[in-house]
Amino acid sequence: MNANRPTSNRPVYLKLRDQIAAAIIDGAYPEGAMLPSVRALAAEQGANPLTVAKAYQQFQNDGLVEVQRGVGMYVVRGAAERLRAAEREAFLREEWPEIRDRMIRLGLDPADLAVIS
Amino acid sequence: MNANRPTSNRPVYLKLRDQIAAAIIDGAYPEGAMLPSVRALAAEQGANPLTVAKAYQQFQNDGLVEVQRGVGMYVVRGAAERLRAAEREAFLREEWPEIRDRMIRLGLDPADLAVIS
DNA sequence: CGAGGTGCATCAGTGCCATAATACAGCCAT
DNA sequence: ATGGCTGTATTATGGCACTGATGCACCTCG
Repeated sequence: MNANRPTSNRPVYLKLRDQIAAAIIDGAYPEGAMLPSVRALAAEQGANPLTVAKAYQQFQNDGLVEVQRGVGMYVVRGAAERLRAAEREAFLREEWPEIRDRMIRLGLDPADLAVIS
Repeated sequence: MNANRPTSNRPVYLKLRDQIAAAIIDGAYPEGAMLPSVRALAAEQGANPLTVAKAYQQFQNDGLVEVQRGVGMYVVRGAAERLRAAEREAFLREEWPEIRDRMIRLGLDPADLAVIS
């Protein structure tokens, strides 16, 4: 009873992007480390190499990842914090207001749910 | 620096659906009242009548709205509360966990943001 | 009955997404 | 140098969601 917010039915390249961003922020891909190759990640995720490349694309555009052609892509120094800051800012500006309004309408209080595991 | 969560670039019929749901929950479309006709709402919103119809569709499927063919669509008794309950349940089950994880990752605390206007 | 209002079905067009098959360009260890 | 790994460009294709135009079936009111 609710055809919903694109949570799971989101384009693959965006899901990959989020997943990679999380890995960078959490340090799963440490700064200076090499990211999985497009082919490797594609195989692991059951996706197409080009789709993975598309996911990686934005990170290079944003200068969070450095490409050494013929070698691989590396996480830039300070990428984690820079990425977190950018995502936080975007979240607060674009997502949170709507989420909060929605919760209020549904009779929910963010403070109460904070403790829920 | 962030090709983002579909907040504004969401399909029109979904945006309309949310907007209508909000109106029902808030009582802007009281129970027993007739909803704006697909053509009227389409004109008002600058959308196509079929897009509006698609937005209305789910509400009839869910039995929240009753169709009197040739006459109009009416808000069923108890629709507001039923809708709110369903949306709340869906939100808590499908959306909140991800949102919460995301906030934690970004170093945000829901309790703190509850007070932000 | 007829006019004007409903919702709804059908068909078509458009654009994004994902995949695929190659081919190319660069680097490195052997 | 060569084989094997990197990322990238190109082109084509299928699928699917979204939107749109038209016409029809139904109801109410005068």
